[in-house]
Amino acid sequence: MEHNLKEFFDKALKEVSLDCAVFGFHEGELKVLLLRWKGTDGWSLPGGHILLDESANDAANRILTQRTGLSDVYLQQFYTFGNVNRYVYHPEKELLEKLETTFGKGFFDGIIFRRVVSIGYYALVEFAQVQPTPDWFTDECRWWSLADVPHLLFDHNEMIERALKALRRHARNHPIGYNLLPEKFTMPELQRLYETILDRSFDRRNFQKLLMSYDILERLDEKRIGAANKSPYLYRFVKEKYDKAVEEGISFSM
Amino acid sequence: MEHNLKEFFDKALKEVSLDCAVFGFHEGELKVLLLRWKGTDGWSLPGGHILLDESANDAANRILTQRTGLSDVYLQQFYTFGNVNRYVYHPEKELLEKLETTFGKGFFDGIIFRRVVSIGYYALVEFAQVQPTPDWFTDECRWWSLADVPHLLFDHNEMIERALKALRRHARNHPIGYNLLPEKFTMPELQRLYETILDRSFDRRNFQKLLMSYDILERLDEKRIGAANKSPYLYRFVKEKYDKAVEEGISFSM
DNA sequence: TTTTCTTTGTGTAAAATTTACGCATTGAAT
DNA sequence: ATTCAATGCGTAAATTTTACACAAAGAAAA
Repeated sequence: MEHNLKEFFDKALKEVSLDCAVFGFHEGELKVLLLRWKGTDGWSLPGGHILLDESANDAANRILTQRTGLSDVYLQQFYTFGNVNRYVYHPEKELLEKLETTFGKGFFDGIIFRRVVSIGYYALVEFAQVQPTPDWFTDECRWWSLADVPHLLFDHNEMIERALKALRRHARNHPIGYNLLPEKFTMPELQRLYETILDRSFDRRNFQKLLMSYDILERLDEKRIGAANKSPYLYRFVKEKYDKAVEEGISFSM
Repeated sequence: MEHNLKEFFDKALKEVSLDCAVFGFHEGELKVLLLRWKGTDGWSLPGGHILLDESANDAANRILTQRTGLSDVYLQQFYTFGNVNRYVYHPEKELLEKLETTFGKGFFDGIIFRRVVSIGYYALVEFAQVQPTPDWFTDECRWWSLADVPHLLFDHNEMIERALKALRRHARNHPIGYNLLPEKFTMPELQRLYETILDRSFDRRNFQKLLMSYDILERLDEKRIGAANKSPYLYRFVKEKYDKAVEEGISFSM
């Protein structure tokens, strides 16, 4: 296994990596995809290195496809982390020992635990479509509710914080939802998404009025049945209009 | 001179660099600081490499201090450029030949013209305070009006575009001016700055009302004299309140 | 010295946007 | 059939944004 890694690194940039906060929406909560490093209980964001003949954005797409099974994921670069000790620092000595047990002593020296600048991306994905898949360094990949995210390796907690801020800023200036919701959804579901991301509540009547005023949604003749209340209509985004609104920006003024 | 460069590179990251769009405001126009490469008429943004024991932000500050003579420059990271050919590509073959004449054939191979990811920063500075200073590769450093910026080396035109977009976004969500104007300024001068950055005009009465509503400006008892018209009052930012407003954000709603 | 010209200082009304809020209806569960 | 919780729809009030005009100051010109 050491062989493959070396071979990969020969074709990749060593001083730059990228990490990605993958956000999904499930049961009214924002979730983020995390990886548990082999033989340890240390968690991190998915990430990886950029190949020599590959742009940073392509690398992010490649890595995201590997971790989720999805192609053409919605990706947004949000910040580049360039502190000196961001990658070298790891608070749990115990954890490093476990990693050394798994990978062999000194294995990471000069590969992982060196000075690396990391480009931060966030991704928005449809929760149900994701097939969480661990990578070479990890043996578990799964969703975490944002509120439950543990203390992560490296500077990845800070990364999530910044990614969230960037996502919130984005949601205030662009329509959001196409990448996070299934094709058909109800207005209350969309509202819940907005409330979760922006961390506040909205009047449902005003919310509906505002969202419909953007002219990006189409109400279908179907309703969601099953709950003990009036069945809500289903909606879907009109892709062309949605894309246009993403492009031009809208100000979510609630 | 080759010696110094090699010595420097031994202490620096080679696959990452940073470039900086330095903006100043003078005679009602936005200016950007550019460097002319030795022996050529090719211009680029100021930039440089990150030392091994230095964070990206510290490196940006160091480089900016070297180019402007200012310390503690207002700096904002806005995007990281990770395309494969962004640094290798240079449209003017002629230019490369001139560089080779100046620096020696093959001098740049493996130093400059290689795969490098560059972190983009923009800086806001007080025009009159800047002492434009060329670096090791260049023999001229001067201000350019944004409208006159020529075709630049590498992907630096795109960098300026993106920096401007980021600056505009910033100006719509935060107060601006403290870093671009002298300590004391008139309301029309501040308005001109906003109009230049946001590329539109404002009603001067509404502008004054809005800016004063932010409670970040103090009107002084002095006036600017000399022009053939009613002397306008001088204002200055109240630093603590300005900083608070930058921190919390305001929406410039005109 | 007077007049002219340009630019500044100030306030109010209209328009548009945002917020607040009530009642009838639906559909599952009791 | 009744109850209960959530949805669909519309209007009035509050706030924010926009539009707009006239008097005053100061240098320059007459």
